[in-house]
Amino acid sequence: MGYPSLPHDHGEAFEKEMGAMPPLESFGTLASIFKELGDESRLRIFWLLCHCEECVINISSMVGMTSPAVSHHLRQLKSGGLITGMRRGKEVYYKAVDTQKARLLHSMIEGMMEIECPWEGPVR
Amino acid sequence: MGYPSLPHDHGEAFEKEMGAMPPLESFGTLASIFKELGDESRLRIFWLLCHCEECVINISSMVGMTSPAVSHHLRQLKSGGLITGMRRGKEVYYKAVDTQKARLLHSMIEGMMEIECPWEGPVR
DNA sequence: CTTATAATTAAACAAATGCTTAATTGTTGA
DNA sequence: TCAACAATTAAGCATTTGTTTAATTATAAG
Repeated sequence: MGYPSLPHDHGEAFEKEMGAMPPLESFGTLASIFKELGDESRLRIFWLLCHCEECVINISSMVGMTSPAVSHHLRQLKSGGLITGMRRGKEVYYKAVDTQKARLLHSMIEGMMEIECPWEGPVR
Repeated sequence: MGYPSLPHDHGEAFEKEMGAMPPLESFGTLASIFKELGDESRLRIFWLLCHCEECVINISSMVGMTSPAVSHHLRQLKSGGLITGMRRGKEVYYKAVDTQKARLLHSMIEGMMEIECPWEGPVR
């Protein structure tokens, strides 16, 4: 009771089946987090910055992109709260932040790599 | 040796810092997985189908979208290997598949909800 | 102050994405 | 076989997105 009835009743109570649905807002928040990593270039950059701290030019070199393009992605990752940048001299060094969110995403990436990407890792 | 040298040498050896980078292909694979969940509507639908099995009309009703729109997302989630659909009579019932990949994504969603979405859950 | 290098910002554009409406296919029951 | 309902597909469109090139800002060194 209190629940909107569905067009079709297949016998199962809505709330019993799945509990309450999180609010729309939560899905929006989460989707935008996944969207951050839903781009190959940005995912590589984030992965990179989980493993080292580097300046824009070196990042550009590592991922084979122009620095404006990299800068663009860095800004998104930064505003998404996944990385930070600090200027030292002429260069700005970026690295992943150390938060629950960033750690969870990183471990998620590594875990999914193991499951979905048949790659043996660096030569031993 | 054997490594492309970076434009700037900041003293740290490339390989020591971060190990070998997974191949580009792996990042592409992973990015497309994250892209699946990088849309609010699709994320809701996937979450829903992790918690119950439903026909298209009911899904449409639950997420407040037209059935063509839902069908569109269902096809993507299906081709992404996250859900399956089976026809029973006039209806096609969809639910999340039971694979490592889908389970990891689901637990990731729930974990991230806890961290990032200040919501107390269903009334007890 | 001037020059060189690093990084960001802006403008422009092609490509991809998600939704709408309309048409089509599939299934059931009269 | 026909009518009703469920689902998918197709076409069209507006929006978003990622990249490029060019211009601008920031810092260090001569």
